[in-house]
Amino acid sequence: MGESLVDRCEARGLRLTGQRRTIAQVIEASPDHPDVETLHARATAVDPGISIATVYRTVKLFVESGLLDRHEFGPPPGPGRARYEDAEREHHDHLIDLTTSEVIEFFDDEIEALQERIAARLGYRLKGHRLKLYGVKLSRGGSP
Amino acid sequence: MGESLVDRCEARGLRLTGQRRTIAQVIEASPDHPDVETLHARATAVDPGISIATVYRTVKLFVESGLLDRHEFGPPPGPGRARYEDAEREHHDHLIDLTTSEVIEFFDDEIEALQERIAARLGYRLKGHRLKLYGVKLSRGGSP
DNA sequence: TTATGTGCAAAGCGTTTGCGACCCT
DNA sequence: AGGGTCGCAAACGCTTTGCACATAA
Repeated sequence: MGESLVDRCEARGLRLTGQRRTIAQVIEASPDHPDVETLHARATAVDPGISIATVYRTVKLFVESGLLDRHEFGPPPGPGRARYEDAEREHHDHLIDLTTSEVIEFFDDEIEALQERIAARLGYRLKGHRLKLYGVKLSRGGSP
Repeated sequence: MGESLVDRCEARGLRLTGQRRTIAQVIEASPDHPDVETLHARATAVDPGISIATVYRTVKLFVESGLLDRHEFGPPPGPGRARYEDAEREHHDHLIDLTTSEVIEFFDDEIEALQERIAARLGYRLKGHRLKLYGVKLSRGGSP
Protein backbone atom coordinates (compact mmCIF):
# COMPACT_ATOMS: atom_id res chain seq x y z
CA MET A 1 0.00 0.00 0.00
CA GLY A 2 1.44 3.35 -1.03
CA GLU A 3 2.08 6.20 1.33
CA SER A 4 -0.05 9.27 1.02
CA LEU A 5 1.15 12.29 -0.91
CA VAL A 6 1.55 14.10 2.40
CA ASP A 7 3.78 11.30 3.65
CA ARG A 8 5.88 11.51 0.54
CA CYS A 9 6.18 15.26 0.98
CA GLU A 10 7.63 14.74 4.42
CA ALA A 11 9.90 12.02 3.08
CA ARG A 12 11.43 14.54 0.71
CA GLY A 13 11.88 17.04 3.48
CA LEU A 14 9.35 19.51 2.11
CA ARG A 15 7.93 21.81 4.68
CA LEU A 16 4.35 20.88 5.35
CA THR A 17 2.20 23.97 5.47
CA GLY A 18 -1.53 23.93 5.83
CA GLN A 19 -1.97 24.88 2.20
CA ARG A 20 0.32 22.17 0.91
CA ARG A 21 -1.46 19.60 3.02
CA THR A 22 -4.79 20.71 1.60
CA ILE A 23 -3.54 20.72 -1.98
CA ALA A 24 -1.95 17.30 -1.56
CA GLN A 25 -5.19 15.89 -0.21
CA VAL A 26 -7.16 17.43 -3.03
CA ILE A 27 -4.82 15.91 -5.59
CA GLU A 28 -5.05 12.50 -3.99
CA ALA A 29 -8.81 12.71 -3.96
CA SER A 30 -8.85 13.57 -7.67
CA PRO A 31 -9.43 10.57 -9.91
CA ASP A 32 -9.11 12.77 -12.99
CA HIS A 33 -6.38 15.06 -14.35
CA PRO A 34 -7.18 18.49 -12.94
CA ASP A 35 -5.62 21.74 -14.14
CA VAL A 36 -4.50 24.45 -11.72
CA GLU A 37 -7.80 26.29 -11.84
CA THR A 38 -9.68 23.11 -10.94
CA LEU A 39 -7.26 22.27 -8.16
CA HIS A 40 -7.67 25.77 -6.79
CA ALA A 41 -11.44 25.44 -6.83
CA ARG A 42 -11.29 22.12 -5.03
CA ALA A 43 -8.76 23.38 -2.52
CA THR A 44 -10.81 26.50 -1.86
CA ALA A 45 -13.76 24.30 -0.98
CA VAL A 46 -11.65 22.91 1.87
CA ASP A 47 -9.71 26.02 2.84
CA PRO A 48 -11.22 29.20 1.39
CA GLY A 49 -8.04 31.19 1.94
CA ILE A 50 -5.75 29.44 -0.52
CA SER A 51 -4.59 31.66 -3.35
CA ILE A 52 -4.10 30.43 -6.89
CA ALA A 53 -0.48 31.58 -6.74
CA THR A 54 0.10 29.06 -3.98
CA VAL A 55 -1.46 26.32 -6.06
CA TYR A 56 0.90 27.20 -8.92
CA ARG A 57 3.89 27.25 -6.59
CA THR A 58 2.89 23.97 -5.01
CA VAL A 59 2.28 21.96 -8.15
CA LYS A 60 5.56 23.23 -9.56
CA LEU A 61 7.34 22.17 -6.39
CA PHE A 62 5.67 18.78 -6.44
CA VAL A 63 6.51 18.20 -10.08
CA GLU A 64 10.14 19.12 -9.48
CA SER A 65 10.17 16.78 -6.50
CA GLY A 66 8.83 13.96 -8.61
CA LEU A 67 5.58 13.68 -6.69
CA LEU A 68 3.40 14.88 -9.53
CA ASP A 69 3.29 14.37 -13.28
CA ARG A 70 2.53 17.29 -15.51
CA HIS A 71 0.66 16.71 -18.76
CA GLU A 72 -0.72 18.68 -21.65
CA PHE A 73 -3.59 16.89 -23.30
CA GLY A 74 -4.78 19.55 -25.74
CA PRO A 75 -5.23 18.08 -29.21
CA PRO A 76 -2.27 18.97 -31.43
CA PRO A 77 -3.74 22.14 -32.89
CA GLY A 78 -3.71 24.40 -29.87
CA PRO A 79 -1.85 24.59 -26.58
CA GLY A 80 -4.14 23.61 -23.74
CA ARG A 81 -3.48 24.11 -20.07
CA ALA A 82 -1.23 21.97 -17.95
CA ARG A 83 -2.87 19.17 -16.03
CA TYR A 84 -1.56 17.14 -13.14
CA GLU A 85 -1.73 13.69 -11.62
CA ASP A 86 -0.13 11.88 -8.74
CA ALA A 87 3.17 10.43 -9.94
CA GLU A 88 3.03 7.46 -7.62
CA ARG A 89 0.21 5.79 -9.49
CA GLU A 90 1.34 3.00 -11.75
CA HIS A 91 2.80 4.41 -14.93
CA HIS A 92 0.37 4.70 -17.80
CA ASP A 93 -0.23 6.61 -21.00
CA HIS A 94 -3.34 8.45 -22.17
CA LEU A 95 -5.88 8.30 -24.91
CA ILE A 96 -7.84 11.49 -25.48
CA ASP A 97 -11.37 11.20 -26.86
CA LEU A 98 -11.49 13.91 -29.51
CA THR A 99 -15.27 14.12 -29.24
CA THR A 100 -15.68 14.45 -25.50
CA SER A 101 -12.14 15.42 -24.42
CA GLU A 102 -12.36 12.54 -21.98
CA VAL A 103 -8.97 11.15 -20.98
CA ILE A 104 -8.61 7.37 -20.80
CA GLU A 105 -5.60 5.80 -19.14
CA PHE A 106 -3.94 2.68 -20.43
CA PHE A 107 -0.81 0.68 -19.97
CA ASP A 108 0.86 -1.67 -22.41
CA ASP A 109 4.00 -3.64 -21.61
CA GLU A 110 4.82 -4.17 -25.22
CA ILE A 111 4.86 -0.49 -26.08
CA GLU A 112 6.96 0.32 -23.04
CA ALA A 113 9.54 -2.26 -24.05
CA LEU A 114 9.46 -1.11 -27.63
CA GLN A 115 10.26 2.44 -26.61
CA GLU A 116 13.31 1.27 -24.72
CA ARG A 117 14.46 -0.64 -27.74
CA ILE A 118 13.96 2.30 -30.08
CA ALA A 119 15.88 4.63 -27.81
CA ALA A 120 18.71 2.10 -27.55
CA ARG A 121 18.78 1.69 -31.30
CA LEU A 122 19.26 5.46 -31.57
CA GLY A 123 22.07 5.35 -29.04
CA TYR A 124 20.10 6.66 -26.07
CA ARG A 125 19.14 5.56 -22.63
CA LEU A 126 15.44 6.26 -22.12
CA LYS A 127 14.71 8.54 -19.17
CA GLY A 128 11.04 9.15 -19.77
CA HIS A 129 8.38 9.45 -22.40
CA ARG A 130 4.99 10.89 -23.24
CA LEU A 131 2.55 9.00 -25.42
CA LYS A 132 -0.82 10.46 -26.25
CA LEU A 133 -3.30 8.80 -28.54
CA TYR A 134 -6.12 10.86 -30.04
CA GLY A 135 -9.19 8.99 -31.19
CA VAL A 136 -12.92 8.76 -31.61
CA LYS A 137 -15.22 6.05 -30.37
CA LEU A 138 -15.71 3.07 -32.65
CA SER A 139 -19.34 2.73 -33.58
CA ARG A 140 -19.45 -1.01 -33.28
CA GLY A 141 -22.07 -2.73 -35.37
CA GLY A 142 -22.52 -0.46 -38.36
CA SER A 143 -23.08 3.22 -38.91
CA PRO A 144 -25.09 5.10 -36.27
CA MET B 1 7.98 13.70 -55.49
CA GLY B 2 5.94 15.90 -53.20
CA GLU B 3 4.50 19.23 -54.12
CA SER B 4 5.87 22.30 -52.44
CA LEU B 5 4.14 23.82 -49.46
CA VAL B 6 3.12 26.73 -51.68
CA ASP B 7 1.49 24.29 -54.09
CA ARG B 8 -0.37 22.66 -51.28
CA CYS B 9 -1.55 26.06 -50.08
CA GLU B 10 -3.07 26.72 -53.46
CA ALA B 11 -4.57 23.25 -53.52
CA ARG B 12 -6.46 24.10 -50.34
CA GLY B 13 -7.63 27.38 -51.79
CA LEU B 14 -5.65 29.51 -49.38
CA ARG B 15 -4.96 32.96 -50.64
CA LEU B 16 -1.30 33.21 -51.52
CA THR B 17 0.08 36.48 -50.23
CA GLY B 18 3.70 37.46 -50.46
CA GLN B 19 4.15 36.89 -46.74
CA ARG B 20 2.61 33.42 -46.82
CA ARG B 21 4.76 32.50 -49.74
CA THR B 22 7.86 33.61 -47.88
CA ILE B 23 6.88 31.83 -44.69
CA ALA B 24 6.08 28.65 -46.58
CA GLN B 25 9.46 28.72 -48.30
CA VAL B 26 11.21 29.33 -45.01
CA ILE B 27 9.44 26.37 -43.44
CA GLU B 28 10.33 24.12 -46.31
CA ALA B 29 13.95 25.18 -46.13
CA SER B 30 14.04 24.38 -42.41
CA PRO B 31 15.44 20.93 -41.63
CA ASP B 32 14.82 21.48 -37.91
CA HIS B 33 11.74 22.26 -35.82
CA PRO B 34 11.64 26.05 -35.59
CA ASP B 35 9.48 28.03 -33.20
CA VAL B 36 7.62 31.17 -34.26
CA GLU B 37 10.43 33.48 -33.25
CA THR B 38 12.91 31.52 -35.35
CA LEU B 39 10.56 31.42 -38.31
CA HIS B 40 10.09 35.15 -38.03
CA ALA B 41 13.84 35.73 -38.00
CA ARG B 42 14.32 33.53 -41.07
CA ALA B 43 11.39 35.12 -42.88
CA THR B 44 12.62 38.60 -42.05
CA ALA B 45 15.93 37.74 -43.71
CA VAL B 46 14.00 37.24 -46.94
CA ASP B 47 11.36 39.94 -46.56
CA PRO B 48 12.21 42.46 -43.83
CA GLY B 49 8.65 43.68 -43.60
CA ILE B 50 6.97 40.60 -42.21
CA SER B 51 5.55 41.05 -38.73
CA ILE B 52 5.58 38.37 -36.08
CA ALA B 53 1.79 38.63 -35.85
CA THR B 54 1.59 37.45 -39.44
CA VAL B 55 3.86 34.52 -38.67
CA TYR B 56 1.57 33.55 -35.81
CA ARG B 57 -1.50 33.89 -38.00
CA THR B 58 0.09 31.91 -40.80
CA VAL B 59 1.35 28.94 -38.79
CA LYS B 60 -2.04 28.72 -37.12
CA LEU B 61 -3.74 28.71 -40.49
CA PHE B 62 -1.34 26.11 -41.85
CA VAL B 63 -1.78 23.85 -38.83
CA GLU B 64 -5.56 24.08 -39.10
CA SER B 65 -5.27 23.29 -42.81
CA GLY B 66 -3.19 20.24 -42.05
CA LEU B 67 -0.10 21.58 -43.80
CA LEU B 68 1.94 21.90 -40.65
CA ASP B 69 2.42 19.88 -37.48
CA ARG B 70 2.66 21.65 -34.18
CA HIS B 71 4.80 20.20 -31.41
CA GLU B 72 5.90 21.00 -27.90
CA PHE B 73 9.16 19.37 -27.04
CA GLY B 74 9.85 20.87 -23.64
CA PRO B 75 10.75 18.18 -21.11
CA PRO B 76 7.77 17.30 -18.89
CA PRO B 77 8.56 19.76 -16.12
CA GLY B 78 7.88 23.04 -17.88
CA PRO B 79 5.87 24.23 -20.86
CA GLY B 80 8.18 25.10 -23.74
CA ARG B 81 7.22 27.00 -26.83
CA ALA B 82 5.39 25.58 -29.81
CA ARG B 83 7.51 24.34 -32.69
CA TYR B 84 6.50 23.49 -36.21
CA GLU B 85 7.35 21.18 -39.07
CA ASP B 86 6.00 20.45 -42.53
CA ALA B 87 3.20 17.91 -42.19
CA GLU B 88 3.87 16.35 -45.57
CA ARG B 89 7.13 14.78 -44.52
CA GLU B 90 6.83 11.11 -43.75
CA HIS B 91 5.27 10.63 -40.34
CA HIS B 92 7.72 10.20 -37.52
CA ASP B 93 8.06 10.62 -33.80
CA HIS B 94 10.72 12.42 -31.77
CA LEU B 95 13.39 11.65 -29.24
CA ILE B 96 14.61 14.64 -27.24
CA ASP B 97 18.19 14.59 -25.95
CA LEU B 98 17.82 15.81 -22.38
CA THR B 99 21.43 16.97 -22.33
CA THR B 100 21.56 18.99 -25.52
CA SER B 101 17.83 19.50 -26.26
CA GLU B 102 18.57 18.11 -29.71
CA VAL B 103 15.52 16.58 -31.38
CA ILE B 104 16.01 13.28 -33.21
CA GLU B 105 13.36 11.95 -35.54
CA PHE B 106 12.53 8.29 -35.84
CA PHE B 107 9.90 6.04 -37.30
CA ASP B 108 8.95 2.56 -36.22
CA ASP B 109 6.32 0.48 -37.96
CA GLU B 110 5.83 -1.76 -35.01
CA ILE B 111 5.01 1.06 -32.61
CA GLU B 112 2.61 2.62 -35.10
CA ALA B 113 0.75 -0.67 -35.46
CA LEU B 114 0.77 -1.21 -31.73
CA GLN B 115 -0.88 2.15 -31.13
CA GLU B 116 -3.68 1.26 -33.52
CA ARG B 117 -4.20 -2.00 -31.70
CA ILE B 118 -4.26 -0.34 -28.29
CA ALA B 119 -6.79 2.25 -29.42
CA ALA B 120 -8.96 -0.50 -30.92
CA ARG B 121 -8.74 -2.51 -27.73
CA LEU B 122 -10.06 0.54 -25.85
CA GLY B 123 -12.90 0.92 -28.33
CA TYR B 124 -11.45 3.81 -30.31
CA ARG B 125 -10.43 4.59 -33.82
CA LEU B 126 -7.03 6.25 -33.79
CA LYS B 127 -6.99 9.70 -35.38
CA GLY B 128 -3.53 10.79 -34.38
CA HIS B 129 -0.86 10.53 -31.73
CA ARG B 130 2.14 12.19 -30.17
CA LEU B 131 5.06 10.12 -28.92
CA LYS B 132 8.05 11.81 -27.37
CA LEU B 133 10.96 9.91 -25.89
CA TYR B 134 13.32 11.68 -23.50
CA GLY B 135 16.80 10.26 -23.13
CA VAL B 136 20.50 10.74 -22.66
CA LYS B 137 23.28 9.45 -24.87
CA LEU B 138 24.58 5.98 -24.09
CA SER B 139 28.25 6.14 -23.22
CA ARG B 140 29.21 3.03 -25.11
CA GLY B 141 32.31 1.30 -23.86
CA GLY B 142 32.44 2.11 -20.17
CA SER B 143 32.17 5.25 -18.11
CA PRO B 144 33.34 8.54 -19.67
C1' DT C 1 -13.84 45.69 -56.73
C1' DT C 2 -14.15 43.61 -52.42
C1' DA C 3 -13.36 40.06 -49.34
C1' DT C 4 -8.98 38.92 -47.07
C1' DG C 5 -4.73 39.63 -45.18
C1' DT C 6 -1.35 42.82 -43.00
C1' DG C 7 1.22 45.78 -39.49
C1' DC C 8 1.00 47.82 -35.33
C1' DA C 9 0.11 48.12 -30.72
C1' DA C 10 -2.83 46.75 -27.15
C1' DA C 11 -5.12 43.01 -24.96
C1' DG C 12 -5.41 38.16 -23.45
C1' DC C 13 -4.20 34.03 -20.99
C1' DG C 14 -1.77 30.99 -18.13
C1' DT C 15 1.96 31.34 -15.20
C1' DT C 16 5.61 33.50 -12.35
C1' DT C 17 7.44 36.77 -9.09
C1' DG C 18 8.59 40.92 -5.72
C1' DC C 19 6.99 42.30 -1.57
C1' DG C 20 5.83 42.61 3.33
C1' DA C 21 3.28 39.74 6.57
C1' DC C 22 2.94 35.23 8.45
C1' DC C 23 3.87 30.42 9.86
C1' DC C 24 6.32 25.98 10.39
C1' DT C 25 10.12 23.81 12.70
C1' DA D 1 14.12 33.02 16.27
C1' DG D 2 14.40 32.86 11.58
C1' DG D 3 14.15 31.22 7.14
C1' DG D 4 10.60 29.30 4.33
C1' DT D 5 5.90 30.28 2.61
C1' DC D 6 1.77 33.01 1.88
C1' DG D 7 -1.50 36.40 -0.37
C1' DC D 8 -1.70 40.09 -3.22
C1' DA D 9 -1.06 42.39 -7.30
C1' DA D 10 2.06 43.49 -10.75
C1' DA D 11 4.97 41.45 -14.29
C1' DC D 12 5.96 37.91 -17.50
C1' DG D 13 6.24 35.29 -22.10
C1' DC D 14 3.81 33.64 -25.69
C1' DT D 15 -0.08 34.28 -28.46
C1' DT D 16 -4.20 36.58 -30.18
C1' DT D 17 -6.86 40.53 -31.75
C1' DG D 18 -9.08 45.43 -33.08
C1' DC D 19 -8.25 48.64 -36.17
C1' DA D 20 -7.10 51.17 -40.49
C1' DC D 21 -4.62 50.31 -44.53
C1' DA D 22 -2.94 47.29 -48.27
C1' DT D 23 -3.55 43.49 -51.50
C1' DA D 24 -4.77 39.11 -54.06
C1' DA D 25 -8.08 37.35 -57.06
